[in-house]
Amino acid sequence: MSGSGGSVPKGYDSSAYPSFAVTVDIVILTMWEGRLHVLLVRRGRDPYAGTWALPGGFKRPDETLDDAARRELREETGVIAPKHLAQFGAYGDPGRDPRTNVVTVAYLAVMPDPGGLRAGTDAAAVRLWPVADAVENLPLAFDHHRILSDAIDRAAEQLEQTDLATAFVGETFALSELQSVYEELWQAEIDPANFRRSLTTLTPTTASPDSYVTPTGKRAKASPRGGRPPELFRAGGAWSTQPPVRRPRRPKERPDEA
Amino acid sequence: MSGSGGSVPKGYDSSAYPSFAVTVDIVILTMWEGRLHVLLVRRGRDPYAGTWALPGGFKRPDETLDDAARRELREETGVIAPKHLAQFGAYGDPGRDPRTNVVTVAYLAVMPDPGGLRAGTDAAAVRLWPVADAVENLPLAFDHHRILSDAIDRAAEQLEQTDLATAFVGETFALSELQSVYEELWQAEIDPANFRRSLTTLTPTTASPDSYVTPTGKRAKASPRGGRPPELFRAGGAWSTQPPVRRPRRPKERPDEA
DNA sequence: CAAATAGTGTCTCTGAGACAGTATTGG
DNA sequence: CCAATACTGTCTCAGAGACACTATTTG
Repeated sequence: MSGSGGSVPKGYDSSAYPSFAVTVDIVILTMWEGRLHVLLVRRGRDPYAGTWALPGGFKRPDETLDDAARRELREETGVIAPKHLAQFGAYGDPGRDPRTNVVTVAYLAVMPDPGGLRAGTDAAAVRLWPVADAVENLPLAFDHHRILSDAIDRAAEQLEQTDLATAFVGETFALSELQSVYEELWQAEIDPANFRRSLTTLTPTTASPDSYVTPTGKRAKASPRGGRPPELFRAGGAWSTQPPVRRPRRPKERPDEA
Repeated sequence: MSGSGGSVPKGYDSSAYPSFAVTVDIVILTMWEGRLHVLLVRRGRDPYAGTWALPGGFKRPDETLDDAARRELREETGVIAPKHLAQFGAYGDPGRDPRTNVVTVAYLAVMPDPGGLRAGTDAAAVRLWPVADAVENLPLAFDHHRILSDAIDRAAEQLEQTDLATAFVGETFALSELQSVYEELWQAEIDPANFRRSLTTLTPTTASPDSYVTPTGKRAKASPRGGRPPELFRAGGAWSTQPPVRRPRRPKERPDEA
């Protein structure tokens, strides 16, 4: 405990503490064309200029971490109101940022399929990437690959415990849309009949004055490849007490071929 | 984006970033006399001198957050090897520390009933508090009350998903010890017969080459109030694939009295 | 018409919970 | 003996999964 206290704030006596920059980084997940996507930005300046990265930036002293996440989300991507935004981890390994000591607080954001923003517009500095590609093939700046992986793990967990699934869909939605959220994040197939039942019928254990989904009476248009048009539902209040779908415990058996 | 870059590190061009102190704070949970306890330290200096607080301290630039947590745990409490230590949140509200801008990263640590350390030795600056008391009655420094609450919530969640329960007990343990961990964290009673079955018998879904618990052949001494001496078990390898006990979904019904 | 998707009805069986009853200790 | 704790056996039933079948669209 040596070191003379230099320009430390008043009233603090000994052993100056080291100084860090604090950032927030945001993993924004959404469903696009039935697949899970993550929103990334291309960095315009060093370090890692030209590399894809999670949107984020420096926390300011007069704002909370949550506010910083909301602000950076808006400034860097134009996303105003994600349906879910929650912190899931902090990352502070030495050297994770070549500039200086940076500790980042990572956020998971979820939004429904965005109308304006589109994947594939390569000229833009912001685009959606399929998460499978982003995790397996794409080089990411800093330790953002690890942060992205952690975010996906966390999202998969939270599907079972919260109403997170409903954050991926719009105000009204077909049950098949919701089902694809679970299937993408859990990498598992779900029987549509059983999925429907678990959402539309309340059981003794999931007793609740409210329901998980309520029919709107309207129907979406059928898919271009035919099929019956699906009924549109709205999310109900039962999610807060008891999420309806539990993650399959038994992984799908692959039949042995002789 | 105004502001002249002042004394910023070399190679970084514009808009200096604000500086923070980064700390780690550790919520250490253990079972003591059948009840869940948290280890707190009494602060020796301002701010909050004399107030009970979570152990913790400043992160150094050359160590990871996990290393900082391990170091502070050792320096402040003498705990060398917790059976569980994992980060669960970051807290950075403006003004949470009156000295300066501090962002803290919170850790959950779990250890078996410590031999040396004892609750109730009031003269000491370190003691175990029953979590119920600490959450409801005890004034804590900074925002440590909120951090403690979050830690307990997280621990309760992780019981269902990981092998966290085994971190509360020693190398060998009676099943009733393990059961009390679940009952304390979930605030629910569990039928001992059903609890035993879920740990000692593997089912088709929990298929595993290994078991959850293996008998050691030894027995503990009976309690001072009588009772059959319990068999001692050792934790097996099946926890990593599929934790054995699921949190009750249906809260205990309180029978209506007419 | 066929293909594709939406939606209904029904069977099975795991495993969680309830609970009766036995075993072994201290007092 | 009784109280207390450990342990065994058995019944029931909710609910997850499998799956056959019907309904409504596009092409």
